[in-house]
Amino acid sequence: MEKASPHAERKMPLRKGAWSPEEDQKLTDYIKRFGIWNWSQMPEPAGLARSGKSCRLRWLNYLRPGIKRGNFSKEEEETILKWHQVLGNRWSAIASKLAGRTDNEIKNHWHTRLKKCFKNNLAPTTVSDIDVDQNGLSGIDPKVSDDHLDGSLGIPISVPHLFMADDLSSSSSTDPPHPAVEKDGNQSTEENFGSSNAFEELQSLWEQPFSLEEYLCMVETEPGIMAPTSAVWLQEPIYPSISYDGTAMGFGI
DNA sequence: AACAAAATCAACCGCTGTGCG
DNA sequence: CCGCACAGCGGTTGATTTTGT
Repeated sequence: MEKASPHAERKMPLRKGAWSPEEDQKLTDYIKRFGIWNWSQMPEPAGLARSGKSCRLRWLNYLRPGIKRGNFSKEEEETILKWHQVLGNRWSAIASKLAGRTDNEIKNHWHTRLKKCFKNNLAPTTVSDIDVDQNGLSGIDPKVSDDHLDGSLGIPISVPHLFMADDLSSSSSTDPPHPAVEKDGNQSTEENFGSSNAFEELQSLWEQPFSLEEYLCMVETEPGIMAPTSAVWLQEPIYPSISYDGTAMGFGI
């Protein structure tokens, strides 16, 4: 429940629905000029009759530099599938593995794919021709697999690939750099874990390809190993912190 | 060509986590 | 410690577009 703030009191009723090009321009211009300082207070000086939430969503999902539009590539779909096996419906975490893709976009893509799967009673491989092992997920903890899944989506995960640093920049070289990468090119794979020891331990365990089932079993029986779904593991910047002059966003102004 | 159904996607809603006074 | 304000996330909705009949 969004709490009412003093700043939320407006003379104009808040606009809802689709954004007009003019609104997009206003928001973009404002952020370019002043940066992001407070979503709930920005709309008014920006000349927008929108809630801060709406502005934030619009910026993060569509106006932010580096957003990639259009169809998902096979590689992107593979990445989503793999990470979804590990992270479940943590769309923002999955999005952080795909340069230029937003959590909303990935979420939508996933759900539309699932609809097809349910309808046809097929694995999602019919949508994109990913080679999927049909044996993988039976008996998996529904908390970790997706509760929407029918269990047909068994993917043998070659985990070392999952944690390759280039997962952050797996898109084609012509794509604009992902903000997170652009801001912190040194962001290492290890930063995905609470400690480098944990990372090394996992990496050594994951040198061999294995199934998600095996992974889940391992996490359950090895208390020393941090499950990737833990809060600390997920602590990585998805979006850059944006300076007041917008330079961190690559505006170059 | 017209209509219906299905698919897609942008946006909203409500909740949780976090920081700060 | 508590309450408030805000950011962020995931689920859901609804409008639009595409596809099928």
